[in-house]
Amino acid sequence: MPAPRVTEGRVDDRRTAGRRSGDRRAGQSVPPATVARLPGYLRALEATASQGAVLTSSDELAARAGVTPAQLRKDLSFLGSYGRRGVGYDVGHLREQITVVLGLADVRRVIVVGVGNLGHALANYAGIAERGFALVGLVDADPAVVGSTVAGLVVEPADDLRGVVSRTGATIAVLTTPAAVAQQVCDELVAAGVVGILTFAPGALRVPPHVDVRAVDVASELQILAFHDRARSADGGAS
Amino acid sequence: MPAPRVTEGRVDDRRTAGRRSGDRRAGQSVPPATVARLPGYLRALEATASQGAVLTSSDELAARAGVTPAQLRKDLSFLGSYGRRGVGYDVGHLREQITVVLGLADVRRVIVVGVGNLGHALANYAGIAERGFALVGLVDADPAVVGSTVAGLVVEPADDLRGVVSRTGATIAVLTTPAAVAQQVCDELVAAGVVGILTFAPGALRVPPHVDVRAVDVASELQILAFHDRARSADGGAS
DNA sequence: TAGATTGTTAATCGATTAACAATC
DNA sequence: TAGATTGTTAATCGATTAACAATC
Repeated sequence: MPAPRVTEGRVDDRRTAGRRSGDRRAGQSVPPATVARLPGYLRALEATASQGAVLTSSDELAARAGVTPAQLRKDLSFLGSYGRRGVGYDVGHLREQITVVLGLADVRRVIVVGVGNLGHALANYAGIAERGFALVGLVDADPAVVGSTVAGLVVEPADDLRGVVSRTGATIAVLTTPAAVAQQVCDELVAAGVVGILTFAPGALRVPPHVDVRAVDVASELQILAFHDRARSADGGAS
Repeated sequence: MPAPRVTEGRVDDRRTAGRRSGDRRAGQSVPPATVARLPGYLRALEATASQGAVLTSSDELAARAGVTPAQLRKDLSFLGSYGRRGVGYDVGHLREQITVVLGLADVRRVIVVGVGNLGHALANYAGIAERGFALVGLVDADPAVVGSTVAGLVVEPADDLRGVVSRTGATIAVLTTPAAVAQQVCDELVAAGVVGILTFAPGALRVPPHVDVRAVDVASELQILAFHDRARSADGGAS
């Protein structure tokens, strides 16, 4: 393993000092569009590493991640200078840096609220545990589901949502309840201290500014695909 | 029902003529960011309609959709002039317009490839049928799953993916296979004539320019939430 | 040294916001 | 008419792209 020129943890860039805590500058200065692409870069790095490569280039990594090399370099430049001109990037080192920036150095505790078909599938989704998240609780309102074991956890009643959050220390919640109750459940999650919510319920959620919401809406995605399908078929097979 | 001032189908705006087919201008001129918000507006309109309202305003609609009134009006302006100054928007009329623009006036045929936990949940997802999509096929590579009935359809073998696409006339596919085979399945879908793919498999898919891909990556979403969680906890409870 | 590849700069592009004239 | 609300304009902001100097 080649010694990286830059010692780990060394303060080598004015934007992203090596301090793990107390440093909010990275959080403030990495553009949202860049943050959203970092998980893809991390995945690409893992694929590269699994093939035994120690060095990689912006060309290779960008191809794997499905972006342009220019965009990849620009994105990485917000994190610091972790490559070497004329050489490329150290796979393991860059991987660690992105892991730290994304906040994956510590385990984040996740609960799933709503254990229907989708919640069940997500609770069993291997990607959650594989990527440094700990599934620590399952909650559902249906008495027929409460008490059953899913993904190694006993489903707890929605009544006790607050208790589950505080006992488990969950900071992130996956929301798969019906749309009709999503806002109410969301409010309870926020009151209980959750700061990140991944919702699969259609419709906008209102949250205070310190809470982050990511929404996945399957029906919306299909509708967006329909738009392009229409635009395409509208030319009557021309082209 | 109040007669809308603008007759349906009338060519009343230079950008979006009323022609249903042969008109590619809307597809070319509506910005992607706007297209991505249209499903949310449609949902907001449906909620408004279900409460019996016939008229609405950009203020009300924007609040429901979780955007600013200025953004809503700007977005709608790309579709045409469907409101009335001083009055607001006719709920039913606007709903129809957005439905047409999104290509939901015709039923789009959808297949699900990969009937594991997630594929199973999505096949049973009511939102698909409710929003003008027809689930017309299920495909899986696992012999233990092939032949079983899910959501009223018999799961067909992955060998016959092309046949399923051509027999059903599916133009949109939902992809929930393991990441390792996603690109290969994607290639087959494209070869069979699918033009829209909603993938839940992590990793970038390479497709020709005429094919549209929307990617939902649950692990990435959680990692993005972790970034903000970190940025928040990094200030040591300050603020 | 010569070749390679990063990190950064500047230009372009697209999206958002705010304000207001048009007009119902 | 007076009040209300749209549709549009212009300004701002953020993201992407391309090119290249820095430097390994």
